[in-house]
Amino acid sequence: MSKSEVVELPVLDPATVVPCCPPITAGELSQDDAERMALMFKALSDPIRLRLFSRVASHPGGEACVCDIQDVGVSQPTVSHHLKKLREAGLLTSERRGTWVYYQVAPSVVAAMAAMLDLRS
Amino acid sequence: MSKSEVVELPVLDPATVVPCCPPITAGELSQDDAERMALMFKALSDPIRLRLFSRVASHPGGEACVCDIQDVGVSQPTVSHHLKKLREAGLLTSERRGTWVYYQVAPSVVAAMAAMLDLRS
DNA sequence: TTCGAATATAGACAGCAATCAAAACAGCGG
DNA sequence: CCGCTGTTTTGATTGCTGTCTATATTCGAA
Repeated sequence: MSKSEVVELPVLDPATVVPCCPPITAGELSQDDAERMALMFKALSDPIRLRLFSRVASHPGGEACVCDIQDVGVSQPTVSHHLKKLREAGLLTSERRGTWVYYQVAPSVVAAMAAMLDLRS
Repeated sequence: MSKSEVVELPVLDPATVVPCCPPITAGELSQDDAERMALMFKALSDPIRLRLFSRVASHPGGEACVCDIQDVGVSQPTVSHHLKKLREAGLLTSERRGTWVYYQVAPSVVAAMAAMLDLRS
């Protein structure tokens, strides 16, 4: 049994996630929209994840190797766990190049989150 | 002992919170900034809270009585608990008028959150 | 003052989430 | 093939969070 194939995860992908939800002020949120939005906000509701995300985002080209960003005060497996959550929420994508894994920001998803918070004041 | 005085909670207030944090892409987040931001995102990371917030925000004048928004599928104490969390995060303010309590959105705080997500793409 | 309606608090409990150590996996160089 | 480095997964543990019931508080009206 070859274990070396790439397994495609059944996970939120940007194309699906982006046209997600109306602005939070545009009317009462449906149950479904509320749950979708909550998943994205939850991804950014942890200080470690915020710092990891900002490190990726502020790297040149909006991408960074795990090895460049993993000193955030927790163990390396914990870093990996948080990066996975950010990936599952559609906020980051990842790509392996040789020994290293690079994470990139998914700009459209972050923009969608910002749109949810848009106030028509 | 008179229990009828208003107790001022030692809690995040908009004026303190707003000039909080730089955009998430502007550079590596400090530990403190990350923790402050995480608190706000955490407040919106629950579907019930999102629905409560959107109900307040989409009411005329950006304010609503608890009695108008509390049918979101959980018990009354749970609604009260969630509204408290939103208040503590600085996203809502509340005001008692007679028997009823009205919640208002704190627009500047929500705007600050949106600014954190701003991508200079 | 007494009652009832509207909210809030307290306490208990179940499920989830963050963390770590240990082990597994993947790619590279010898 | 072997060992080394970088990353992910697994399993266990511990603390936090959402939820409920029961109780308390606040205010207006009778």
